[in-house]
Amino acid sequence: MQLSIEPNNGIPIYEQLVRQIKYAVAEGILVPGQVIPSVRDMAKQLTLNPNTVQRAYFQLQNEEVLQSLRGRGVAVCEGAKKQCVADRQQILAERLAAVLDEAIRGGLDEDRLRSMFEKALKNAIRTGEKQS
Amino acid sequence: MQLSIEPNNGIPIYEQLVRQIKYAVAEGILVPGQVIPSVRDMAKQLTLNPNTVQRAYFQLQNEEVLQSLRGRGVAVCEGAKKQCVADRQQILAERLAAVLDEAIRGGLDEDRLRSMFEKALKNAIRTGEKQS
DNA sequence: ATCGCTGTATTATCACGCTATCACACCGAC
DNA sequence: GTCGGTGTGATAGCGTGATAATACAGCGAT
Repeated sequence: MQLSIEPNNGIPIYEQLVRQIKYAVAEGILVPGQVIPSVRDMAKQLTLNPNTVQRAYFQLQNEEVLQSLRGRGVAVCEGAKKQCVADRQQILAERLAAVLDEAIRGGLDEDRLRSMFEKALKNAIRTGEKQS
Repeated sequence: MQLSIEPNNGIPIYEQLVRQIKYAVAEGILVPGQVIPSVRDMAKQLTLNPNTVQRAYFQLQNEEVLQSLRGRGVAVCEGAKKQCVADRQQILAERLAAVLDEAIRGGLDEDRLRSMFEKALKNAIRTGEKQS
């Protein structure tokens, strides 16, 4: 389980954590019942403050993705995978829509956008494969 | 000249202003030499604080997109259009790349992304045409 | 029971984006 | 010169994301 956090990205760190854990559950990298790294471990791995991690875990508990086992750790909820797949789809669709809206309003035409998309997509796939 | 500012977007308001003014110059909506709305007028139009607008104008002066005519207003620099076209391209390409990177790392496959893109693109074009 | 791990809560501090005022300096029109 | 518009600068306050340090409570192994 490897998460990539980028500070000063506009997106709060705890929010990035929430998303990436959801993605991991959606992908099956984290399976229901599995105990994930503790607040302190995760904070140490990512060189974050434990409070920031705790905030992400707390939000994921509210959304019934994680459940806390006091004294033992935090585990993935049973029915979480379906919900996480849906969440991932919605989050990314919204982000994509926001960029395209800005581009269209900024005056870029459809063809130019399509070309940019293909180029960026290939690049993303390439770098994504390098990591794995 | 109609700008759409969205607070709580993650992107600072003054940064949104900078971008949209660049887009307007790139599109030819604002032409070199033209005097744009004053700090106070722009703030009133967008219901922002004059300081926030001034911050955006200040940054655009540093990037040689705007020049201030003290006592008279702020005008678009002569050579600004070419620069703004390039900036627009780069800004949007980066944002697009960021979304696609997150999507690929999150586990979405190429075809699904392409489908999301087409859907979001049509939607953006539709709402974009409604506005104009 | 004790120890070490866990989650949880509290408080303080800092940085930053934004707002709200106010004051000052410059330019053009009258 | 005066007045009204302009850009510019300074100060204070608020909300929030993030850090730091500390304390408390539950669970399991010993």
